[in-house]
Amino acid sequence: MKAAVQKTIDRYLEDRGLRMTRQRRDIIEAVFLSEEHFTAEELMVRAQKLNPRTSRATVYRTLVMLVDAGVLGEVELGKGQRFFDPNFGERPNHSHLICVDCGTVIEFEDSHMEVLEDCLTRRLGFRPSRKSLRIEACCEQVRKEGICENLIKARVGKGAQR
Amino acid sequence: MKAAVQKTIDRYLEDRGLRMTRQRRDIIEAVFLSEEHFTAEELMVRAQKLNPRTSRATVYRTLVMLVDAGVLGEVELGKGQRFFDPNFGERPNHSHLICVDCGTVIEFEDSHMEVLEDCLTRRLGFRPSRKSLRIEACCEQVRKEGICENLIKARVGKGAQR
DNA sequence: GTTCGTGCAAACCGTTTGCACCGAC
DNA sequence: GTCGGTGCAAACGGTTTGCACGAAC
Repeated sequence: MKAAVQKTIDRYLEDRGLRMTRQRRDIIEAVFLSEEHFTAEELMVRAQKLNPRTSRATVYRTLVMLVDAGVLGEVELGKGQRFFDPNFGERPNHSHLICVDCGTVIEFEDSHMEVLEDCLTRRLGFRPSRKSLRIEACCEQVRKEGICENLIKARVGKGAQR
Repeated sequence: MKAAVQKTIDRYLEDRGLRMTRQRRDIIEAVFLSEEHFTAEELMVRAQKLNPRTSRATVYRTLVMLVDAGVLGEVELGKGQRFFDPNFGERPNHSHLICVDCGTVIEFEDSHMEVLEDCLTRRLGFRPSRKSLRIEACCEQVRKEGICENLIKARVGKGAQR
């Protein structure tokens, strides 16, 4: 985990008179173990490897806290599940491109997109805020071959949904 | 309802050997009564005015069908609820701007946005697909006055959530 | 008459919450 | 010792599903 993130969290807790507990430490560690997006359930599994007594409730409560502290992003990927994005703290303006077929998520930053977003938003009488931008698309491989590894994985994993 | 939509639906049913029932007719009528976004629950209320025996299950099943037929759009507005967009059939490329504070949703179309989206998507090796674009922002009124009518309505409606 | 559709209620699934105990400060 | 945190299990809310009955075709 980056030192800046650690510092932000410490500050957040201190400002509010909250405590750094064993469980929070473990869950936070699990959050920043990788740069991948994850669901609450996935985080639970990871956190329970660090501390088997971690409860679902604490995981959810810690996620709310981290999002509120601004070190963790929420991404709407559809399909009824919330995903969390540990790269948010460092690159709060990145966008997501999502394959509608295989679910692959690509993060990208583009200055043109940002400028345009800013213009549009202001033109419509709004102030740009959380800039969570989401494009659904279809990856080349699925397009050409009708299948890709992620799609295979998805099907094996949860029984050919989508 | 536009004739084109009607036609698409008829075609969809016929191609699959499905039937046009009283309930489907009523629910579809309710869907296109206004141009506003709505939730499944809101649609249920409207549909039940047309036919008090309408069941929740049929509403959900009909929604799935209409989205599949391409005459109805799904919008992720966050907050754990799915919204449906009856304007999707006529303007499949419009985007949504959402006020993070009051929940106001503005639909807009912008050719620059589309071009950029197209470029970005291709550059990343994807083929643009459902183009559901979503920007979270904050409306001027909330910005200046800290409140707007929509925010008041939202608070009255469901008890100051958000 | 066959097959698809419907209504009901129960199941589902991700998430939140009330409560009694626990532990950081 | 105090007060915030935790774990558990139950509640929640939106959505889906199994099943027997009903109705298009």
